[in-house]
Amino acid sequence: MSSYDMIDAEKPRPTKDRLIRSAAELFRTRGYHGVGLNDLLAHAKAPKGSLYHHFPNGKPDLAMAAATWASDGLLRVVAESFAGAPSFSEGATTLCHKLAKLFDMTNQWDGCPISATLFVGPENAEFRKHADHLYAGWLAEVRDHALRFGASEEDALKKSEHLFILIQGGWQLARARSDSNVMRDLPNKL
Amino acid sequence: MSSYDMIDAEKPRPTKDRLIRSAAELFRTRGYHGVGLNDLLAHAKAPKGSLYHHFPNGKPDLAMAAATWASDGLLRVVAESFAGAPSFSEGATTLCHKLAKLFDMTNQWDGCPISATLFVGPENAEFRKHADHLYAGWLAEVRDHALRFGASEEDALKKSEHLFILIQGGWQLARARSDSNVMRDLPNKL
Amino acid sequence: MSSYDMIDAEKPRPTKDRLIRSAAELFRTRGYHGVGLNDLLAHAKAPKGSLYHHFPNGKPDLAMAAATWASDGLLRVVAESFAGAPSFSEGATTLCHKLAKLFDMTNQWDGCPISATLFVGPENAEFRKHADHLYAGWLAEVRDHALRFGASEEDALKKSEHLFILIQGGWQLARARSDSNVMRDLPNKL
Amino acid sequence: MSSYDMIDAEKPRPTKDRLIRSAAELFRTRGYHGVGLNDLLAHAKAPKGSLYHHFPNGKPDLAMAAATWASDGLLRVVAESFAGAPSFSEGATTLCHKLAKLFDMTNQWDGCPISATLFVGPENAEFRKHADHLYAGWLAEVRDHALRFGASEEDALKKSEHLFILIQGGWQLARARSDSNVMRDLPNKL
DNA sequence: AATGAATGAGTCTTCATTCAT
DNA sequence: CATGAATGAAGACTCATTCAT
Repeated sequence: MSSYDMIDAEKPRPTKDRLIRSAAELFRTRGYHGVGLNDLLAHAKAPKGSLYHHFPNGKPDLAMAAATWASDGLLRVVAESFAGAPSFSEGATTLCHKLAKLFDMTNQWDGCPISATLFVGPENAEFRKHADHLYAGWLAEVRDHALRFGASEEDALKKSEHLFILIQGGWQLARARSDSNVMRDLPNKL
Repeated sequence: MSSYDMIDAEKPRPTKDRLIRSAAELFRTRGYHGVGLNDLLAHAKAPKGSLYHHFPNGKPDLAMAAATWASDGLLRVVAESFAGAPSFSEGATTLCHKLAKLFDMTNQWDGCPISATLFVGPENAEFRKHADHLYAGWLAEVRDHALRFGASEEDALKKSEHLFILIQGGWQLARARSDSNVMRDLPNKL
Repeated sequence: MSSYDMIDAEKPRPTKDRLIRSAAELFRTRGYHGVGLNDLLAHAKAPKGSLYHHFPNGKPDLAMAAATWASDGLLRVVAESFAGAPSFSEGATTLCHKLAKLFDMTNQWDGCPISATLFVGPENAEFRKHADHLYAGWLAEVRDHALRFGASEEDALKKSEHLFILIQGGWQLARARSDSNVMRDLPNKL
Repeated sequence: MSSYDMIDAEKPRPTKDRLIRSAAELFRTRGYHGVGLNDLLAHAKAPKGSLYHHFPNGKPDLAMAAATWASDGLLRVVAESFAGAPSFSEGATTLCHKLAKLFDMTNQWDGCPISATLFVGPENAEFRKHADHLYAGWLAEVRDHALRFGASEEDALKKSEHLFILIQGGWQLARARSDSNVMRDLPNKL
């Protein structure tokens, strides 16, 4: 990658970005099929025709990009949580607390941005594959932190899966109850 | 007339029932907004006008009924799992295995019938309330089994929530991987 | 007509009557096509199936009956207005004032019950014929009063038509302005 | 480019215009609720999606536009009638004759395009306001001609209202009788 | 690179009517 | 006589997408 590319890559392409952010937010809230392109375009303040300029394959393309973007954000949260942590379990605790805050900042009802966007979409095999890929990225990130704290390869894997399951399940219960404390209580179950 | 017939004869409205079953199945697979009424009616082999005869408020009404029906089914699975179990943890294990089978019998991709139906629907407050109510029913059922096995009130509550979270999160990971063994492995995490 | 029939005819058949009254009122307000049978039945507090019991030909039948009923009411207003009048023009004045009151009692927006019911209905020839017939009845009634006050046959006819036109046109202007005084001012134009 | 072209070129949107014309014609004949959008679209030879492109608020929007368009046409007829007239009453006579012709050219059954479109529509306050506005425009146009012929302000107003009432009432009687001569006889009543 | 007009298959819902009881 | 369950055609409207510019 040349430095030109880097500069270019840093250059904000606001329309495309706004499209992705809006998509991520709306899909997370109402699901893939629950969001019309009109709503989306209006929310992103993007002109009608521009969607197909940036995403030639339309809505599915945008959904993939939105899920990826949301996943990147989550990976960053994971990284930050474990960054200064003295142990895996304290990193995990920080992560759950950060997610609790996130839960409160959104509508206390939004779903996991990946599953809401990709699980109920057109029963496209690509959607499933991509969701699996993104989840795998999350699991790998967490596993790496466990390894870093001295866990065995097998144990690290288990720990990452366990945390994944608790967070996904906890989020679901938090939604049903509109109560972010469910998230804060998760570390006790590890 | 046998007592079985009597029970069955109470309300044999097959059209309404077919509607509910089809709705539960399709919503679980593709989400509330992912299912068109045309698909639904065709799947249930019900004539177009029937829906609004049985569910005057249309799709939302039907979704509520479908979620309730699905929830009832799940409660039955819970009851069966704990029925002959010698301990809470063995009942929980049986439940996870039964759910793994269920996962394989469906598309290995379907979501939780309650959240898929009610969480991404029209951001109706009633939907949220009903989802909460159904989940509370599940939690209460499991808590009662824990109490039956001698757990304290507080402990029983915790156990039911823990199991709920594991099952919901595990199901999510199972979907992503199309692998029901995730469900079978859950009891180890209790 | 036997006395038995008379007794029988006086016996209130409430469902059918309520149906007719509701139809007259709703059609007058929203027009033939603007009123659904569901609204109608609900307004008349009549059970679903009873419409076709009393009016085998359904909505058109009911519309005809409603227009006739409304017309009968108007004829009665005409008769009352001219009953004690010392001259044709004073009778006409009373009539206009009575209609102004009627206008205020309804929504200040309702149309002529006959035209609202029959003019925009299905382009049924019968509807047109019936409307013509009802209007002819009104004109004849007014003409008779003119004759009674000594007008020539030709003059009486003209007077009735003139009054008809003023009332119909005045009503229209009154609707546009939501102002019943338009009606009260009509006699000055005779 | 001639000035004519310029005027025409300002907004040559033929689809939108066809939609408006068809709407005006069909609403006039069968009333707002009597016209389905399918009929309308077919009559205008416009594709289904076009309507909501040109009239984002759908049928009510289109009805407003159609009533305005029809009203503009009627104002033109008024202007033409009074244009070369030597007196108000001769202008009025010409107008009545022109309307009689119009009556014969349409179905001898059509209603006033404004009231048929706006009076029985959804009991929207906007509809009422717009109808009032359009009628006020007609009355003002006629009043101006009366003023031009030397009538006092008050007299001109009265004359315009009187003519309005006769035309509206006369049209109604003409419809009932399918006889345009009612219109031709109106000037005698001024 | 970017856009808004245009499109027809699709959405959910209501309609007037029939029918068995 | 009276009724409410049942029905499919039609209702208004939105959808994701294409296209010419």
